[in-house]
Amino acid sequence: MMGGGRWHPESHSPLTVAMLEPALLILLKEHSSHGYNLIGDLEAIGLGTIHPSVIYRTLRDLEALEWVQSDWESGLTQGPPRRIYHLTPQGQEALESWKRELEKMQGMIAQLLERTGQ
Amino acid sequence: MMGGGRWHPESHSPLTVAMLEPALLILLKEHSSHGYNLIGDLEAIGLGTIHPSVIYRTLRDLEALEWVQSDWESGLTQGPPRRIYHLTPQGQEALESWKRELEKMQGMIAQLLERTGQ
DNA sequence: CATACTATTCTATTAATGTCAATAGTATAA
DNA sequence: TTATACTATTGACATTAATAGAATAGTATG
Repeated sequence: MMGGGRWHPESHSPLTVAMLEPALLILLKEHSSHGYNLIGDLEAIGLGTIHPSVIYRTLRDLEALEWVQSDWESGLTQGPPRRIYHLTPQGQEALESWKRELEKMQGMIAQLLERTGQ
Repeated sequence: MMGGGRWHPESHSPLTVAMLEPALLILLKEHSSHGYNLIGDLEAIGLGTIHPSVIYRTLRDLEALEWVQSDWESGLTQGPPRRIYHLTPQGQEALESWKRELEKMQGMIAQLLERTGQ
């Protein structure tokens, strides 16, 4: 349970955590990427600072579902080897399903905000 | 981790669970109510069938935060005594904070949907 | 008085999150 | 050449949250 300003500013709301999975799928649809880079992309989207290990774990979970696939990056990088993730056809389908879910959520939020007299 | 059609249809997505707290605050702002009745209201909003014990527990959590207050209903009902919850001034403030969070979330979802080319 | 419905609470199990430490590579500058 | 900083991923552990189910209890109806 979190909400209403209870999370400290460096942290994030429960809604942003729930958005992690679709956000990752969308980012990986745009272009394959690795975990460390996705951390920054997610922040740029407005998801706040989600702990790296949460992101890495989610990527591994998505791979177990076969929604994404990964390979170690070929060639030298500016650091240790990176695991590059890309979306699979099943991941593409899952993303479509997520999009419908997000649209439903938009409708629900809009309805709730109207009811309070925004 | 859930998403993209992984939850079965009688169930709900993780996003809907995250919406439980603000939805309860909004419903209780409209009028004081009791848990059993709120279960139906939440379903009507589109939150799906959240298990009653989750709703009752959330209400108790909100009361511990002093965002809502409850009293046993006076007078006879068509069943056992009901605990009637009402929003407190702090709850009203928390709701305002939640509204800002929901607006932020709307923007984020809109942005994500645009990026996938809805 | 048996059954169905309304209403809430408690406990146990499972799932999800958050935090921290460990590992390991490159780059740079003292 | 080694200390420090940054890049990058993994694994283990602790905490918290979600779910299911049973227990309790009252009213209503046949």
